Amino acid sequence: MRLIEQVTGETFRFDPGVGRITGSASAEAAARAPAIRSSGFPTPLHRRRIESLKMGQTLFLDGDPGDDVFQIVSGTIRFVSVQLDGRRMIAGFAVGGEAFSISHRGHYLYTAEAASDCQLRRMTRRELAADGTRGFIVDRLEREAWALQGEMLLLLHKDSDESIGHFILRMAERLAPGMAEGTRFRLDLSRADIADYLGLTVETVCRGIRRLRTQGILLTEGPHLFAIRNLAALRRWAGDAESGI
Amino acid sequence: MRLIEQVTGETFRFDPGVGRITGSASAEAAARAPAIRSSGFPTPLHRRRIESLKMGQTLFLDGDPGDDVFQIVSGTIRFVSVQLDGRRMIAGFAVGGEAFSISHRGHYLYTAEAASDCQLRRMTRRELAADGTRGFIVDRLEREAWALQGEMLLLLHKDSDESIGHFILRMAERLAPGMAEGTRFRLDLSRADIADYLGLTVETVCRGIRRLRTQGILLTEGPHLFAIRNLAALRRWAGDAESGI
DNA sequence: CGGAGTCTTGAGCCTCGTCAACACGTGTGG
DNA sequence: CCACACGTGTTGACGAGGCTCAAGACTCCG
Repeated sequence: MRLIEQVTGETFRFDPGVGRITGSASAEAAARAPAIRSSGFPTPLHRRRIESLKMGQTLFLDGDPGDDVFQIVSGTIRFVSVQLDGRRMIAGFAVGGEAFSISHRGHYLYTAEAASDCQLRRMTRRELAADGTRGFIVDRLEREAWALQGEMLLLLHKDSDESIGHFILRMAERLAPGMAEGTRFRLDLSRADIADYLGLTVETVCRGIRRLRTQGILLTEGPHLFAIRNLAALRRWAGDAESGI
Repeated sequence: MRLIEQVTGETFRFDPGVGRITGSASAEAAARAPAIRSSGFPTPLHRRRIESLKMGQTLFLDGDPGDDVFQIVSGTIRFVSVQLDGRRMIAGFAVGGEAFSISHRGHYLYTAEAASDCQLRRMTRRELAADGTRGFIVDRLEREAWALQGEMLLLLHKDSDESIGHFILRMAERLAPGMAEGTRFRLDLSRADIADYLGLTVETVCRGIRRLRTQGILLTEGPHLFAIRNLAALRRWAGDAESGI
């Protein structure tokens, strides 16, 4: 099932000197347009219990009782944990179309915050089990822990360039299903969010992205708009197999 | 339930110059003794289907079909994955008394190898579900993915000293339940195994352990015998909260 | 247009990886 | 019994990668 309408196949000018996209204003406007085709949702739950969060707001806290399931209509959620010394760790993200719960035995394991303005559909476990059309959500929930674990394991063993390349690649796949060379996507995360996920500093993330640009692998327009210019090179850069799990 | 008999409460001489244990040969022999009180197992499955693995042997391979559950009688199992470029990543370990399956949707997610000579009890999911006395195993399996994920997240955000301290602390807790200051334990892992788990090199692991010794936090006798000399300092060193999950 | 926050870039330092040498324990063969 | 080889562990010297600190540019607001 393809939930997300993505802006693809455009042509845009490229300045080889800096590797920045210099597309028209209208193209950018299109890329910022709402990402969800609401007609794509198949069930009577459609339009029920949509919750909105402003950027930075908290959905639930680490340790809170609860095991509800959320599906993202638009925006990006981050899963956060804070160390004793105050360092912030991000365990993962969820983007449009994806579902999450990150709960175990009736408690949420991480704090969920809106990394950008968000719309969510909330379901109880009971509702989810009763709705036979939502098997794909059940699937995703069953593997969410292993998916997050597998990503963490990779990041722990990659250097900064590999981590950043891997991250861009994975987010492109998730934000633009059917992603191909030239696909444009908007990543609504701050450099700090990316850094706290990859276990790096914002400065290192910036430099890594710049290196991807100067290598001709990535195009950027502003901090949040990306286009992959050389997919094969990006995969090599990331030192990656095709996505697992 | 306490499955493991542990050698505790001994006194041994300590050479402050190097921080090495200089205990008697008999004490060491006791620490090497079999760790399992077989009378501790409560069910008729006792003594059934015990499998033995020599150090280095493989229990199952990453991607193999299967979802059997294993409980470790003695020894240590490591969960391994290999990168495209050949780097070895270790996702976790299981030690005496613990249970694991690391399977999802009928396939094992990592290769399981004996990090030391091992004895295992194998159960099918069906047997496990039918045996009401084994609820503690079901509990553990449900959280195994989250447990591994949580550890990976911590390690990703810790520097080498913190990672090594954290690792020693966690393994002490697991190998010596009720671990207290002075508890002695045997860690049957090579420095390479530790390094591939923490995302470090063997040299860095060696230096980290030495630093724990020279700080008066840890005692060592040979590469595999440890005793915690200052628990509070170790916790501070590791930058850790009490163990979660 | 101005201000706050975010992003980017540079300079310098420190941690950790690399390479190399040596120590130690164990098993094997003479 | 010793000599030797081999694998593992330990330590040192050195360099590269990533963090810190600092300054400036850009974005997004009002």
